[in-house]
Amino acid sequence: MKVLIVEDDPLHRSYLHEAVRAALPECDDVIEADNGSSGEVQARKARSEHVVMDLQMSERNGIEAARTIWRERPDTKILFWSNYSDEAYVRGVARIVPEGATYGYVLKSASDERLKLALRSVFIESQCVIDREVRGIQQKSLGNAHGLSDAEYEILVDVALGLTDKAIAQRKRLSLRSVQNRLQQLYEKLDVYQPEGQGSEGWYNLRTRAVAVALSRRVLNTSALERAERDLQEELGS
Amino acid sequence: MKVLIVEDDPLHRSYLHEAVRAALPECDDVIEADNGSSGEVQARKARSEHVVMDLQMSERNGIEAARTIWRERPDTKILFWSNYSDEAYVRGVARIVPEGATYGYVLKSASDERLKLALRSVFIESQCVIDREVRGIQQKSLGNAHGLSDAEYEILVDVALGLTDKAIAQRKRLSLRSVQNRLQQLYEKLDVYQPEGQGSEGWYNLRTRAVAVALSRRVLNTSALERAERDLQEELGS
DNA sequence: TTTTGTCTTGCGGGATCCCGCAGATTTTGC
DNA sequence: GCAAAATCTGCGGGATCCCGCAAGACAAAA
Repeated sequence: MKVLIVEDDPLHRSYLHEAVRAALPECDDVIEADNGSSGEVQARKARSEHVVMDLQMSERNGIEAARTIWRERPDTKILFWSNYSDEAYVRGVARIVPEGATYGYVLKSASDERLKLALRSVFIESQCVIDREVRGIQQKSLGNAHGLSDAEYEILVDVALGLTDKAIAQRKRLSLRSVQNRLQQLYEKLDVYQPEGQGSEGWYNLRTRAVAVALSRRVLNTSALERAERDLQEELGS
Repeated sequence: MKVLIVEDDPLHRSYLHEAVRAALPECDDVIEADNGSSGEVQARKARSEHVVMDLQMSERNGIEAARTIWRERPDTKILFWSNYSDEAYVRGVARIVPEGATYGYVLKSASDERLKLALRSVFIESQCVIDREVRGIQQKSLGNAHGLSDAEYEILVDVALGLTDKAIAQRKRLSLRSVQNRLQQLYEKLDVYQPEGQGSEGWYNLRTRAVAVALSRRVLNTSALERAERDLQEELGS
């Protein structure tokens, strides 16, 4: 059994290496990669079916790497090991998991024990393991109340990229008014309407404020934006 | 001689501990804190004049912690040890360094040797040590061409917070038109005007696009925004 | 003093954004 | 199969944004 570790921080990488050795005695080969792209290459070359992957790496992040790995071998088992539980990451992962694939999502703040348990559960038992906290984010984001629907999220991303209503309409094949409708829903859910009545009327530019709020709530993060930006440029180029 | 380490990642913290021990034999006491606020408390209690500080910690980040530490004892020597060289961080640090204080800024990607050298230079020799790469950012940001002036940067932050032109004018005690002038400079420097002539006219909402570009160029980052947001709310509350 | 340059402010107008209203279309639930 | 709910769309208008033009303020250079 082979395990591939994709993690750009040397300290974390060697810690992971140690954890894998300890938790999986049946593992006879541990390979390391220090960024997303070399991770993809290693996975292809070594035909590894077991990957531990950091999100947030410079160059090519974990989500993109995981996507191409899964595209080539949908039965690969991937354990994501991340510092953060940003809604943007959770959404990003959920978006790329293939039908029936097994994966895990563990925070770096978890104990040794939890990490080792997750390694065994995912790689040996083929069981999905999602950290409690991450689970919470998932629930909330999909759950009714203040959670954004996929449609709203997509609009949010386009707005955050700096597109006009007209451009978004064209891109999403909607009428101008529909885009503006969705924007209004977005404003409501992100709660960007000021308290009203106080002297603070007209203080916020709703469009930009929505982006600011989304960022501070971690609904969006920089890496999600960068991914979207690349998609956009690609689309414009063609 | 006492050294205080402020770093939220346990692995990095123990690595730092080791490095301090090795580089500074004259140091007889190493204290640790795992986030900004407890770092401030520890610094106050232990009267430590030597601090190694991570930027980007949850709760209270390194810049805020350093600011209060320096406010209480401006002669404290602080070595910043960070993963990133975002312009936002560099600006943030530059903004809070007291007159004549000695400090350093080393990237986590630097070698053992470089870290130890920096520790000795800053703590023993009272010499400022700025990582080559960070230096580059400093030059560029202050330097003529595409670098933003302080005035432009402030406007950028206000826009990114989602404020209206009118609100910014009031906050900065400027006329509406002046704010818009600065915005135009900003748009030019951030290069948000589309290529023109192609079918891509009017694709970008300049205001939001400027924020997107600033984020992707790391002129802004989430932690800088959060700090600004807190300042804003405070100001609104009063 | 004059000149030059940078910064500020006012005016005006075209484009865009925000959104209420109302009819058309689709989806959902029973 | 039909009614209720949700979504999409066009129209219109007020507010804001983006910006060219030009006059005054102030500082540094000539």
